[in-house]
Amino acid sequence: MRECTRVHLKHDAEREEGLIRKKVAALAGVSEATVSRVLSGGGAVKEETAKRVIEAAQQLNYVPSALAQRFALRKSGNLGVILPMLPKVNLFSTYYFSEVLSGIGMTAKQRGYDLLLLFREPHEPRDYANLFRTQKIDGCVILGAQDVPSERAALTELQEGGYPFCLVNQRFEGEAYNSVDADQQAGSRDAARHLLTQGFRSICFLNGPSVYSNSQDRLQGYRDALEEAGLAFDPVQVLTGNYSRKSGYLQAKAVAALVRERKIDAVIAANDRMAIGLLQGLKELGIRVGDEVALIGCDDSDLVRMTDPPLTSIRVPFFEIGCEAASRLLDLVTNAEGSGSFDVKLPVKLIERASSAP
Amino acid sequence: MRECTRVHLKHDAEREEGLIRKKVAALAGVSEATVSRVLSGGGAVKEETAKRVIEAAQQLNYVPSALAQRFALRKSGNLGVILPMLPKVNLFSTYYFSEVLSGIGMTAKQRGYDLLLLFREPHEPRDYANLFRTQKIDGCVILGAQDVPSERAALTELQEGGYPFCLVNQRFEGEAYNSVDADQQAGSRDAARHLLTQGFRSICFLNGPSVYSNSQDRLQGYRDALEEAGLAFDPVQVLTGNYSRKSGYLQAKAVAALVRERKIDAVIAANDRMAIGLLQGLKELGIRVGDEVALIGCDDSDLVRMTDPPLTSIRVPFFEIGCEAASRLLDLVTNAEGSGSFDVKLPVKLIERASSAP
DNA sequence: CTGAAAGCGCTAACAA
DNA sequence: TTGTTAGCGCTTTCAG
Repeated sequence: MRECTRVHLKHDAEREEGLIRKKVAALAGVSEATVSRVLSGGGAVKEETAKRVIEAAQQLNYVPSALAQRFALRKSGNLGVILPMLPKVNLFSTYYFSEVLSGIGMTAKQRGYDLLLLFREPHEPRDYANLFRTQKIDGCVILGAQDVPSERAALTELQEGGYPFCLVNQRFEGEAYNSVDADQQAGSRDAARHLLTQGFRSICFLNGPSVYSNSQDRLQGYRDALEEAGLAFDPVQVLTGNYSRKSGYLQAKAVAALVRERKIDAVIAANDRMAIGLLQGLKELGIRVGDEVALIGCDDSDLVRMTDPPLTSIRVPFFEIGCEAASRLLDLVTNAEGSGSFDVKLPVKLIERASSAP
Repeated sequence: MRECTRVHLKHDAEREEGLIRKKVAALAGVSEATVSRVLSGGGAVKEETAKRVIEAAQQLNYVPSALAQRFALRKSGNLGVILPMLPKVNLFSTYYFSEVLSGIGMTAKQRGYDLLLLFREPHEPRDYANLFRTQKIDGCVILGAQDVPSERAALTELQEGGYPFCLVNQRFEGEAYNSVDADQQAGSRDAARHLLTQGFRSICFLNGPSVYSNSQDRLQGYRDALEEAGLAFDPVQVLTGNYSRKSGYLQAKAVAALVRERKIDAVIAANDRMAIGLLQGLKELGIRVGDEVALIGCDDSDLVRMTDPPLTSIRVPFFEIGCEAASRLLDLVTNAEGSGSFDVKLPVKLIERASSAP
């Protein structure tokens, strides 16, 4: 036994787990059950005893295996977050995901849950229910869901299995799924109202794909504002991109033409990335945003402070959305009192900058 | 027993796990052990038998519990990713994290590991080793590590415990930790060389905090290039920010002064965000970037295509860094042949744009 | 090739 | 308040 002990540390650690627990019990002069009671704060234990156990554990550097605990409790202790693989196809902004994810992560952590990140490849089958069956997660929040048949099928399976989940930023017509969202409709309505107040009369709307319900919501808000103002809705004024900067850039020609023909004097884009692409395109075509044409983005991401002119945008509380989604979902998972199905809409706020000045 | 069955689904599912396994065994006419052998691809089983088991499982919609499997195998099956809480203090770019994380996620997935996201609050104690002791993870990659005592202590503990981990984008002087990084030194050296080639003679370097080793590396690359060109290193030409846009913005006054005094004719910033802040600040002070002064950023994030003028920047293969880190780490975790400690440096590439035109 | 049985580390009755 | 004991669902010897 004079060999190097250092190299063996890992190996020892592996088999020690079972033994070290016994040692702790012995050192504290109690049974293993009591060790468990103390360390997981369960049953009633004499304070005196508890102290001895804690000291023994500390001394032997023992921590219970979360894996074994969770197995015994038949709970994974994990909150799953399903999200599309980001890179390359960068339609969603990293800003959006970072914020929502941080909110979820912070909340989960506060409530003692771990975060399991589940990337979904674009054309992979969406087998969400299996994540529950295999006991990898106790609940999940789904980001970037789309209204397509395979998604609906996967969600139906979750719902029928009674597996707790929460949609973020997406709604499915005809289904009452738990969800947390920003009030996108109010957002673009406010944006349009703001433009009308500033004296603009013909507003173009650059929307995203309709598989995302929020695209539809934003369009509706825009139409609401027009209607309020007694203005006719003109389909010619609605363009569509795919939420990428490039898709905004590509619409610049069409927008420029409308501007030159005096058909429009302002544009609302369904997200900042498209707004920025459009801004660049228009600049190249010699059209001055904030002067010849007003422009409003959506998300109020960090990007909008970096453009010239800075973009008016609709601030969406992504971090808070993440917090809310995780919080409600965990209420459900833990069966907290007052928990139940939910459909939260968080308010948005128009942040005015130079791009929409009169 | 005529009550609604729907409500009971979840509850049933909970207690069914143990039973359904038996049913599968019965239906296939084998023992539970054989079910296990088939479904986890372990021992040798007659093809005929295997088929029956698989069919039975399918029919009864049975999937083994990953939780129980992992418990039995004493492996969590999780790859941990430790990263600082992003929002609010947005020093790191979301771009960086998204890319690296995606690379890690994709690789982990391919190799059958799940991703456990571990947010570290700014001033929380860094107890990385406990993540292993509690069997939450089998290995971990650490993003945004800093060279401060508490971090060094936490890493030392990992190393001595024989717990597999990998640093990304950070190196600790005097320690041979596993790490994957970009060749930042070559990057800023190339940037400086490029500027010198273009005819610029006095280059200012806007660096980040030195708790990040890559700040030091970048500075060194810059100095190397100056030395090569027989130019003296002048400390006055080195400014420091904290990698945020704002910190770049705040240096604009100092830079403008240097430009006006003809002390410098070009700037290299240690990341894009600071470069963009600086660009905005200089613009406000009436200094034209790409004309009166050249500017180069670092990261080649999606931001640099959105500025005017577009920024020359150093492209860093973040996604690949994530892949490489996860891959090497998992080799270690699974004891793959040829695995061992590593210190990978991935090449970077200067992408020229208008901001550094002669 | 397959079955029986022990055990992974922890929790939770049930007794004492 | 504590100890004893029986599982949790799966893997893995060891026989057959």
